[in-house]
Amino acid sequence: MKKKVRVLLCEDDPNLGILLSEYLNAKNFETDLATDGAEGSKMFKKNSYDFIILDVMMPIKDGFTLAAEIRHDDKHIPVLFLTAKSMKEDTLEGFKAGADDYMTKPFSMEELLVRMTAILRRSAALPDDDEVLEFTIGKYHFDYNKQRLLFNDEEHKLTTKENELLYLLCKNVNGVMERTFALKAIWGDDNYFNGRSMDVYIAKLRKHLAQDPSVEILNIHGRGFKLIASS
Amino acid sequence: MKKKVRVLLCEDDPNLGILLSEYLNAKNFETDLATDGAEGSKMFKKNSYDFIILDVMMPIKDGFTLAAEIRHDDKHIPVLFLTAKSMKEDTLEGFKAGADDYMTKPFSMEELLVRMTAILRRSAALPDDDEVLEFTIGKYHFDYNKQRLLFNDEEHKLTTKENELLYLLCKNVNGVMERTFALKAIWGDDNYFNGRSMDVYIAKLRKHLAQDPSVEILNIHGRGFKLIASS
DNA sequence: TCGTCTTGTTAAAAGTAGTTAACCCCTAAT
DNA sequence: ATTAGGGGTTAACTACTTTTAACAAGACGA
Repeated sequence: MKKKVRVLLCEDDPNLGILLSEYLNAKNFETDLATDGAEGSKMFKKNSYDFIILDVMMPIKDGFTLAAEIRHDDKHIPVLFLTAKSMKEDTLEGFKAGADDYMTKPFSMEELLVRMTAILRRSAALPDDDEVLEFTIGKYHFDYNKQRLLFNDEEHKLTTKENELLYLLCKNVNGVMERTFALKAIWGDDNYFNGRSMDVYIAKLRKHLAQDPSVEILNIHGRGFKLIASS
Repeated sequence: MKKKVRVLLCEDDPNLGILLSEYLNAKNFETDLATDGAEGSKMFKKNSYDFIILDVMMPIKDGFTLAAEIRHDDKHIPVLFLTAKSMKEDTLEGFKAGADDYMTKPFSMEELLVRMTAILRRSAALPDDDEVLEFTIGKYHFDYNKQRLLFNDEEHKLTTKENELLYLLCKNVNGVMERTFALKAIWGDDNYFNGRSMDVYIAKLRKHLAQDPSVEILNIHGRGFKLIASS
């Protein structure tokens, strides 16, 4: 059995605190609950954790201050904030203190879990994060990490959306990239407008790739697109 | 009796897991249920499956990790993810693992079934993505992947439906392409309207192929069509 | 041969994609 | 605070693909 992920949860509302810690424990975490910032600080110093969840507003010591303190001791430990309302200044300030994510109350516990696993997955993948994601597309060279397309010495910078769409196309070279799949993966939701937006990006990519006529993006009517290229 | 499709379902919520597996079994699948990623991994190694359904969030081993593992062993097996809602941000990252589709909870079981049969139908009747599929039809040259027909230097672009229909005809050159088979493979359902639609496409293909009189598409009354051609 | 069912053919209607430009929103510079 | 620019979305119009309809023609069995 894999080692459990140890979580420090600082939440002054006891109902929410207990609910959350029990939920997380059921999901195979090992959760310590602190009910104010000072207690959280003490527990952080005494024990070792893999993940920190902080309520922003807590008696005695607020979440941001505590986060800064924790960051001082550990540069990498994932910190996630719980905020009562979506105050812009709050979140900004929080991210400066070094948060990895934040959630606005009320939220579903399931969503919390999603974000936590996402953050943990990222931090676990961090050591070998310079994973090479480069593709040869006919005479082009596409570097996903650097977000650019090279044709001989000519560099095309890609926008985020272009980059991700081209990435999905490359992953399915000479096969079909499904519309609904790409929409959900990149836009998060498959609806009419996002679909139109994607069509606009397909047009942009076709322009970017126009210099090598052997490279084509074909439409598969009603299903998606197919990148034709020799690699 | 047709052989059942074997499904590996990894879902940590026991209610949903049992519900789904019972539903799928009632729909003529043969479903194994794993309640966490590690168990799923074990079962995948021990048995052989035709379809994988993975919950993204599972204790011990998450769906993405398991999918990557599975892809490593089997490049083609269809993988479908189940995800909790509102995880727009870093889905893409997870899909480096390579999924065929994914569904957001909550979803209807009918919808799941529709998607599964769609994926299975495609992988059964239509060719694999990276396979090179080129045919000689009399004096024509047909490239399925590029969706086009060449007559000397003249290029006819084919639409998706024309392309797939011609592909099925070519696969059965000088033999009968059954109506019902083609309809199920390309349209997904064999009914009156799809049948009429297919007849329209047969007419279009006949026009496309008219330049070489030795090439013909014959109707086999009540059964289907036969492509006559020297290859 | 007649009636019915299937197929051939064309055109209209419905649905999907291509393209360009305007628009909105956020950020960064002034 | 104002403005300029970039990235992304929406809108508007065009073009293409697919489906449906309508009618003609062919095939088959009673």
